[in-house]
Amino acid sequence: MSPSNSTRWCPTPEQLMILEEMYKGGVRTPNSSQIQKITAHLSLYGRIEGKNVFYWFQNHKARERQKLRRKLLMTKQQQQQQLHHHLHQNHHHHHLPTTSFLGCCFSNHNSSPPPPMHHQSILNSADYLHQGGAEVGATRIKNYTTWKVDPTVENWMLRTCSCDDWMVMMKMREAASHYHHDHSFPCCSNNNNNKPLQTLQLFPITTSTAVKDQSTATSKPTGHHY
Amino acid sequence: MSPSNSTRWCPTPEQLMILEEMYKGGVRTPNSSQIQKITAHLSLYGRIEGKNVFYWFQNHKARERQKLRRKLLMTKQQQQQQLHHHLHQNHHHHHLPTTSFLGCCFSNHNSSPPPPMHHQSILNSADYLHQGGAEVGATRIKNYTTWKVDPTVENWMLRTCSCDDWMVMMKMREAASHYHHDHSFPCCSNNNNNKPLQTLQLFPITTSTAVKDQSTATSKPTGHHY
DNA sequence: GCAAATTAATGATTTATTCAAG
DNA sequence: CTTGAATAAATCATTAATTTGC
Repeated sequence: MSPSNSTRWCPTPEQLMILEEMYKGGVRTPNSSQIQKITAHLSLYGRIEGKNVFYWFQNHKARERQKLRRKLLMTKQQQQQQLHHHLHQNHHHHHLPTTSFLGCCFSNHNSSPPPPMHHQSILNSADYLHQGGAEVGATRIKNYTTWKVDPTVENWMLRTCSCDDWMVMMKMREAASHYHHDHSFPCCSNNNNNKPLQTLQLFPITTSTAVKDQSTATSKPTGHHY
Repeated sequence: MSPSNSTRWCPTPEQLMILEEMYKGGVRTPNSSQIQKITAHLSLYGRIEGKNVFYWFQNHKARERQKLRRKLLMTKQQQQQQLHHHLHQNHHHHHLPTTSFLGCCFSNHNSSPPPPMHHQSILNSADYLHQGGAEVGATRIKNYTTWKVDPTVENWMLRTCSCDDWMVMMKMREAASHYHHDHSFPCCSNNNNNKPLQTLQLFPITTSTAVKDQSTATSKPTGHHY
């Protein structure tokens, strides 16, 4: 599978190494600026996009936390087992290895040891992994440019939105899939100002989104079953 | 509260009405193209951005689901209570209002009745609410009110701006504010020419990262119900 | 009537869970 | 099995409703 054909990012070893170093160094939830820089840097080693970086940290953080929890749980069970065994066999009570178990849990974080915490709080709080303190406050997104309104869209919406809901939606779905290249709304043809409509792409457009009947066809093969 | 001072979007009644109509009509997870159009339309009635639309559907969907679950739970409890009462009082067996309970649950969806399902599956599956947009929204970088691209950013953009790059996510937080103070990635500093800022390219078409044609991804339902 | 105080809604983020590609 | 990608759930934070005391 050539990387260019690949549907998803395949981190190169260099990229991975750098990312892991960053993680070890404390990076957890890079902001956009950081993501930009990271992406730029990593792209020296192979194709990569901002979202890959974003996802990587998201996933890595979550999975480290998960591993940690499992380890803690296991250790707890071991402790209980030991305790059980201890009581059953009438062995002498010996000190349970609370420190070593901590050490084991944080073996991945050798370069940035966590702040001292009680075991309990570590178990219940994933927070020590979270370095968001620095960006806690005052991170507000505002004042973006306004989008120019495509009059054709306006007409379309005006027309369809006043109708009966269900009908509207059928139309909308139908429309959405075609709208891009489409001319399915003759009412839209009165758009004759040639001002280039500059709509920024906020959301990714997959060329094949094939917005089929959305009630029946989830765009993901399986949808989620709860 | 002047909207311009407001830190968060305050939907106007018109905007809200339209959004709710769409929801009633079946829109759940609009894709990027849909969001763009919705946003464009709604911006006729007040300031609004794509992310607002995205968030609105996200939240609304979740909270409707929540309400639904609560109602179902309540009804279940009622049923059990009734059953209990019934058994205790030796009343005649009467038909439990399974249909009315369904009707109650979907009273909000009067114009778009859900597809026929068994009660059980409704209870266990939020899926009928889920129409499976596979796309995630993104926000834009702060402070580029004219949408001129900072050269350094531009560099990044040019390299990485494939179709879903904007997935750099709603995470886009205090991007620009810290940007100029950070030099941790010297690879980014090579662009210090004062070339006039260029406008971002809209709707970049790339095939490399295009989501694989969903119609070909025919993996059948996994049957993983939980 | 009218603000201060409290509560309810809801916009925005973060975290957990899930799916499926490789 | 690992992990990129995506969605849903949980949570945080701000705004609107509303209550309350005067």
